[in-house]
Amino acid sequence: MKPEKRAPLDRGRVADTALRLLNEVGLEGLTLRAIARELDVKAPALYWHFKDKQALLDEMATEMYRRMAAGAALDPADTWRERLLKINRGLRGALLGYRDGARVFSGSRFTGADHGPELEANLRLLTESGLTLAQAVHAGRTTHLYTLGFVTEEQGVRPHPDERREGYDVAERARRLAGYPLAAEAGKLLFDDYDQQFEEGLELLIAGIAARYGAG
Amino acid sequence: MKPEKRAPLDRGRVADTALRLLNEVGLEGLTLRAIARELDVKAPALYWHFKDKQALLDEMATEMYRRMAAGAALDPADTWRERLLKINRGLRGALLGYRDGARVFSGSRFTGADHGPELEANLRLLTESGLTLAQAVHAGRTTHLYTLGFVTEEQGVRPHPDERREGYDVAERARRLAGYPLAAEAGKLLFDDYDQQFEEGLELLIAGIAARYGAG
DNA sequence: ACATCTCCTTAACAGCGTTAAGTGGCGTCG
DNA sequence: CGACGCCACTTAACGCTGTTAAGGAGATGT
Repeated sequence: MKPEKRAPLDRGRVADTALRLLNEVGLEGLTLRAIARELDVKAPALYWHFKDKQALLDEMATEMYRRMAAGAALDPADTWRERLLKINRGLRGALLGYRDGARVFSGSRFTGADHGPELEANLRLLTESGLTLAQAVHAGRTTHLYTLGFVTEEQGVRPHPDERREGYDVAERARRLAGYPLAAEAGKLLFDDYDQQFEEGLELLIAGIAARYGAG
Repeated sequence: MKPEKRAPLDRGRVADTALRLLNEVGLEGLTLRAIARELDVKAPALYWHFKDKQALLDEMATEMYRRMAAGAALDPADTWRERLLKINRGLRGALLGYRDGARVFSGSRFTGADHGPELEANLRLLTESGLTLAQAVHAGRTTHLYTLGFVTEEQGVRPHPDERREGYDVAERARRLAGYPLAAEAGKLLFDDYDQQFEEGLELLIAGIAARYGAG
């Protein structure tokens, strides 16, 4: 009967476990007690590694970013269009990989400088394509915020594959907007094929960058 | 010594009071007990008017929308560019008018069909400018989600005029990103002049709509 | 007059993030 | 060897949260 002692925790193990649990219970179910239970520990133990829950969420967001960056093949020969597409498709994919991923991500701040290298590489590629640094920042920032807004909305309606938030299906919306024919018709377009709608928005942004900043 | 009886509550009074209180205490301080206290009532009384807190937040978001729509002059002679600019500037202004406005707004769903008329008018104007309905929906949706993403970020860094979130000023960011010159330089551009940055993003989107959908 | 409906109160519940204090095991030092 | 001290955690508790159950006062209807 050995008690089989656990190895001590560290920030990484906690964040990993919390991310796994996030997908099972969602953000509102992600309590410190639940995370601790998963780690075979009591809740206050987490305060040894994180000063409060937000610090843990920050670490989770940072880890989400690290995994996203690790999975992205950054071809230095990309055109700026391809790079912006890859960045934002990758970001959306990463956020969709976690329940409430967008809410966790945009409510948090990175804990380290892990994003430095990729940010630098992206800015370099954009500026070498003929954009000024300010233009590159605007382009990156605008697409980034669009993507965050998009996925936030997407996950609000559909927190995870399967399961829809109650009281917001197309039929009910159509009933409430009867009398507004264009609005009602628009509803059909609004709740299907998120992939293609996301792409369309990205294309709009990229067309705008090309037009306004005169980049090839 | 008259007890000076209160008039009975209704959903509107509750939502109005909650919105006023939101600006004083922020979303995390907006508890049912605090709202009830403001209304000279006990917390469970609110459950007579709303089935749960989310229903109250939904009503608040709807009221935010109503006030925004009421303050917007919708000139039928607008070009589609002007209209999209007005809509999204108005939305941003409305969200910035409340502490955590963007989080409340994008976490909620409208309770009625108040948005019907304006949505219909906007879609009509866009389609009469030569866009297909699908294009109009894409244009409106993309700008809308950009604006929500932008203000969410903006209010995350600066929840209200004054008061910044701790641990994220430009100096600390620059220190962490030393060694990444473009990224460090970009930081200066990232945290100042939100108004102008918002405008720039909007212009990118509008340029993209013009270019991709070939509208005048 | 009694019953009904409306709107609110009191009391309580489980669960939350968080803090304070204590405790067992380990490494180091006298 | 024994004592000290640090690490990583536990136990206990606090004030707070959203929410439910039960009841009660006051107007309204018959």
